[in-house]
Amino acid sequence: MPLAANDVRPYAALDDTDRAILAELTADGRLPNNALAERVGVAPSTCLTRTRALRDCGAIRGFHAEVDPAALGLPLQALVSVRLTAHARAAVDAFRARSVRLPGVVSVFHVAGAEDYVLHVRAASSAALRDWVLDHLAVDPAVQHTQTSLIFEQARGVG
Amino acid sequence: MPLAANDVRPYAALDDTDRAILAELTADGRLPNNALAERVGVAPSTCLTRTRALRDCGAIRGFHAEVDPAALGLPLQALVSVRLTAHARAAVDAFRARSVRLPGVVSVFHVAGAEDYVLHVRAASSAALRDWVLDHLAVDPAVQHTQTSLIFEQARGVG
DNA sequence: ATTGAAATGGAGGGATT
DNA sequence: AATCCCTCCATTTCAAT
Repeated sequence: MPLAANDVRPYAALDDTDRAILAELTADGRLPNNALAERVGVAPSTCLTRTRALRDCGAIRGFHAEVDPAALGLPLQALVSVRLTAHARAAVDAFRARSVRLPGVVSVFHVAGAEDYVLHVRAASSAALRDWVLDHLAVDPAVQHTQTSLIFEQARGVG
Repeated sequence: MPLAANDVRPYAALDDTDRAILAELTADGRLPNNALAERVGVAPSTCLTRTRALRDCGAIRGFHAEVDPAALGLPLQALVSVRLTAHARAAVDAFRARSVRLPGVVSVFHVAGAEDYVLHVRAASSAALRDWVLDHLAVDPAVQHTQTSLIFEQARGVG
């Protein structure tokens, strides 16, 4: 298929103002347009146009609340490394599509190296986590091996 | 030290409405309050009170824009596993405090198992990633060993 | 604790410089 | 792009239940 126009140079035109907007909205996704405009040093209407353009071109994928996992009754978090049995594209893509729909999955990382995937998951208890791995991964014929690392604590970085 | 009052029963009082609010705001952090109220089946003013309470009690930690890493000129992502030389509380806490302030760090996971930390980082290029690891981790006397896994793709789960 | 009504303030659009 | 309109609607407060 031919290249879509949006795919050619989506981010080439980003200037310092755009990057400042992205940084501010990453830190506070509910920052009002007026306050955002003042922080990045442009007029509110300009800021609104910029922000809309950033959403439309895909630079801003969405806005999400950061929720304390414990509030959802899922106080445990873990990183589960997954090695697949086969590494054909179809098998790899299919596993990703399946894993993102599993309950409790926060993020799915397809990685290079000894492991193929790292799943960031939440669970209600250590028993629930064990059952989750057994029921969703161990029974999957595409999965050769898993290793679960409990997360003691997670912190957000600056970048 | 004694238990702080906030730690005793912070989330015991969460009911179905609260959980519905958390789910909706996780999916769309900019959902207007009146639309949110309609979805969860309460009056807008009630919904606002609930949402404010959820922020105040820490169930909602914040709101953030999800930005395409490529838009920031950091198209590469990696998971960097870190093993520390010492595991005394002071050393572990100090490393976490330092690592969250490093440029390009998205998340810091303190994990159980063979590794102590997993850092989710962004970089401009493979050379920049290599330099980042060398400059910030390899020179750190608290760091015994690191292993970097490039992220081919990341997908968000359903929760 | 929840609600509906009333005031405050921001979002969004358009025309002009 | 910025500024000054303008209208509309969401947010927020408050009295009442």
